[in-house]
Amino acid sequence: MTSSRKGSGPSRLGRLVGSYDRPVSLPRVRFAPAPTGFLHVGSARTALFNWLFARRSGGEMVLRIEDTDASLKTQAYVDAIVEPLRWLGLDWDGEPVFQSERRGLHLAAIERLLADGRAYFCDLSRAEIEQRCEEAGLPVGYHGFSRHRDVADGPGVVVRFRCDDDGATVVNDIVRGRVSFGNESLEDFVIRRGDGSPTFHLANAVDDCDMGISHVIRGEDLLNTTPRVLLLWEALGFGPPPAYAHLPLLVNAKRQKLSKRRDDVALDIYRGRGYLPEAMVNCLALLGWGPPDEVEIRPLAEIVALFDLEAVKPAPAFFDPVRLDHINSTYIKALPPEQFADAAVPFMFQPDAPKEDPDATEDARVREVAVRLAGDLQDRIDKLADVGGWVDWILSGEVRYDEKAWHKAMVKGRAAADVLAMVEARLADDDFSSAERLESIVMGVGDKLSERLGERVRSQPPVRVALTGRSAGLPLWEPMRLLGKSETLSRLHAARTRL
RNA sequence: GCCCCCAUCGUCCAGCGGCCUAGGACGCCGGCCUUUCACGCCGGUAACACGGGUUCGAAUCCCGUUGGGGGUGCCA
Repeated sequence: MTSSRKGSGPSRLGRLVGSYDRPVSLPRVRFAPAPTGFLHVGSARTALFNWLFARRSGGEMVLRIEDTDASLKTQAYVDAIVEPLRWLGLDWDGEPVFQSERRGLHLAAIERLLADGRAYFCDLSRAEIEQRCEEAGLPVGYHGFSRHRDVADGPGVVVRFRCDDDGATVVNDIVRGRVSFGNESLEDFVIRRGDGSPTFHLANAVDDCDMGISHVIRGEDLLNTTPRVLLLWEALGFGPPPAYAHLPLLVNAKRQKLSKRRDDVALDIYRGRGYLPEAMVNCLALLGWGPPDEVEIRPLAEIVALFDLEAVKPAPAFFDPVRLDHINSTYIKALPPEQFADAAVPFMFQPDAPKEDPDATEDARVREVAVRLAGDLQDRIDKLADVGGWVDWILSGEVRYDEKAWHKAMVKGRAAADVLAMVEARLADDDFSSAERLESIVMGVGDKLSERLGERVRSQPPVRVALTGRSAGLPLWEPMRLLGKSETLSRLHAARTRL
């Protein structure tokens, strides 16, 4: 790995020196998202790999917001990045850096390229470029039309970088090896927009140099643009460029890049469904990388210790929700009851709509249910949003019968009326202080009736349907205590009258 | 169109020339446990895209084909 650059002095920017003086011996990486209103799972994975690499190597990770496009600049957009990163537990060194605030540096670099003849002005619109292509019989593209037109600077005039027409630009990629681009396929790209703002390629080169970035770890979709940055880097005399590592794309089941339109890409969606951040991180770490010992679900600290950028696989990785469920369920099972309750309570009022600010008494009741049923619930759910479906009958104060379940247990089932009557009578004498005793009372009724009728009578199904409305669910006994004696008896009675 | 990347079970990852009759995990199927549903445990299913080389020997190296994906903006 071409890791430690031998930069001479803290900055190779010369008169563009910024504020990031530091020795370059330890790696320094950056996570550089564009603020788009939410954090994409792919971006989260990129952030994670940068973070893992930095933590593993003892280096630093900085957060740089790529907001050269003025429309991307709002506090809400920044929060939409920072907040999910915090949720995941990914921290960064120093304060976030805003590219928009470093404009002076970028413009100075543009001036220098202009002065050195490495860049020039162009006033051609998209339509004019297309027209010239057509007239010259050239394929669509720019083809350096304004190189010798001596366009003067002015409103709406852009600055383009003059690319070499021959030779090749090579990216030595840590995960892909040597990737070569023929320069003839590179066009003179825009480095300053018509409104005077620098574009991201330019800002990228300048900021990576100025901030002392040693490794650029990002998505494969940016591999094609790397030659541009490398060319700028060289033209600006920045010395040896950072090492690059282009991570495999995250794709959907149809093997397409995850997209906002088709797929659930916002990290917040997963948080809202009750995926634990630790599970999310663990899952993300396994996309494109795997630990050498094949133990996949493990604490972050171990992942940090084992992480190796050079072991990242180049093939695209399917972000599989089923796998996420499995990992999440494993993390949920491992939670101590109290912690499980903390995490689950917000999801118990309404599935898919965690309640922000529950009323205090209701909250205490819900929390008690969560704590006392923790183990049984943890075994049954993949994500916290699923919890409501198991306990709603305890919390809602009413039963909604599933007619199929009713029919099976009450109509087709043997001696349902007798079961309900006997259970109700025997329960009336109990104080509901022991779940085990409740179990033996209910089961005892079944045994008794089996003996009396000379055939197997199951007492649990009618009781379960009477209490929960459904044919399957949690073990009944602790929930019965939670439901309380009077509610239990009244539901049994209600079912009996409905027969 | 042009440029670039990728290619081991359905999926994620192991394999970096002989230890591979290809390993693990998820999923799926079957069994055990269980007077519900689950959890857990045991077992099974299933892959080196194709064709040429190189080599004593290739899933592993090279070339080609096919297939998939990405890029091709005054977005990043």
